[in-house]
Amino acid sequence: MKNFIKELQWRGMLHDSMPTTEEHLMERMRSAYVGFDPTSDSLHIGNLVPIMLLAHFQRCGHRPIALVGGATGMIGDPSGKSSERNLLDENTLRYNQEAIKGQLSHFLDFTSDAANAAVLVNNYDWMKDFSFLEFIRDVGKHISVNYMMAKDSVKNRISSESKEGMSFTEFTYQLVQGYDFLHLYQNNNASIQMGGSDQWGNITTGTELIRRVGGGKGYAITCPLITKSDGTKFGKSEGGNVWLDAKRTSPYKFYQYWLNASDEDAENYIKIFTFLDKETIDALIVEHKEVPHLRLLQKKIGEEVTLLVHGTAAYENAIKASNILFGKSTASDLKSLDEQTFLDVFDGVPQSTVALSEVENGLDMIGALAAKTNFLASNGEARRALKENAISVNKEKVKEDFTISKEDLIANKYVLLQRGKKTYYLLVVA
RNA sequence: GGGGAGAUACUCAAGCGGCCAACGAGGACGGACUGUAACUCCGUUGACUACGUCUUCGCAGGUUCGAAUCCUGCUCUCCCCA
Repeated sequence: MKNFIKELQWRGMLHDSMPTTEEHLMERMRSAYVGFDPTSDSLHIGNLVPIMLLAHFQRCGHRPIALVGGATGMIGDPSGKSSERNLLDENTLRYNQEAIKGQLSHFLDFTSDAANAAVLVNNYDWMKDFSFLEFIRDVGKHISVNYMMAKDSVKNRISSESKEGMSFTEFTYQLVQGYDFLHLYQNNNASIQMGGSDQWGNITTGTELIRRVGGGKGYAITCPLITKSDGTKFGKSEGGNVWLDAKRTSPYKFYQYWLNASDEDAENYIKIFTFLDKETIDALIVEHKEVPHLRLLQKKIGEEVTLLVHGTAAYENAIKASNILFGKSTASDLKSLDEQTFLDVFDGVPQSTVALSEVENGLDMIGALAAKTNFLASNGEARRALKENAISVNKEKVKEDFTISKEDLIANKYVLLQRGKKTYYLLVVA
């Protein structure tokens, strides 16, 4: 049995654990669970840390349980600043659950006959028929309000500095989540709950419940919340969340997110988000420090994570796209692409359609940038950008007097407009 | 309920009768540099049929040759005292 706690420690993924957790794990195969919020049909990279917790757990020979919070997701955890969440109808919930399971299966083995095959459960299944009276009688009486009020998540919301109050529903949250632990302890043999360090309070309510109801012992392991060296929130890009679903965040953008990590962050990320062993990682870090401009760490993280989440083909396309967008590509490189690859590369780039006749007559730059499209907000801005030498057509800088003609079409129907280095816009000619 | 202060562009914040499309800072965007980075430097940041014209300074009126600036009313915000 591989030492799970030690594994988390060197990876910087251990924030806190209850005493004797390590001994408990070394004894024999154990089951641990992590909760996921099913309010969307895709996980995002913020969920990646708990996923990796489970994945390492399984690789250490234990059995991971992924808990879909169908019931808890309806309530909203007060420890986040999020307000109350909307109720999901059951169809959506089931659909999301399957989608999440699909994504988790890239990391966890759900299908093998091994004793430690991963399991997916949904707390909606055992909460939906639990009546309010039964719940307050069988669960609520074991936990005192004093105990619940002492949690930071609650204290913060009740304190006078807090602008918002806290509804009874949200107050109940920790008890519902705590009951999950009790339920899994009794029915799925789960003795450990893992989660982000912000979950510590909720997890201990669960262990407390286990102790008081049947004298059992539950364990808790939390991981640190991922931070970024520049202080911005991990997992957000300009476009919002970075999702695991290729339809929401293209594999190219996904790869780019990792590639753009700072050196400092990359050293942490590679330990957290890849399965590479310590020797490999240490060697990479040393190598990276010698030639930082090559960004070996960022590339390796991007490779590992993208392969895991999106597969080989998507990874290779992401590399190809990156080279075209950031390498020294020229108009002829662009024109050599077949249409499908071109579209993959520029997937998600905003676009609009212009008539073929416009191009045949020669489309002036003001028209292409603003008047006929909405790439830039106004003609004035277009003029300004041109004056600033910021505009490229098919990767080549152009001046205000440039006109787009038929020769500039890629695959006979696209023109690539670009402002600065990173802002692209696709003109589709039809 | 009484008294006071204020509302200016993405944000903060000057301006207090013509020299105001409105100082300055931050942010954002662009250029040079670079590692698709950080730092630094430079530029842009209301619109347009663009050396000119038009629309902006909480909202609606008014005074004036002329108002972001003065007056009246309204809406909202903050502070102090009950």
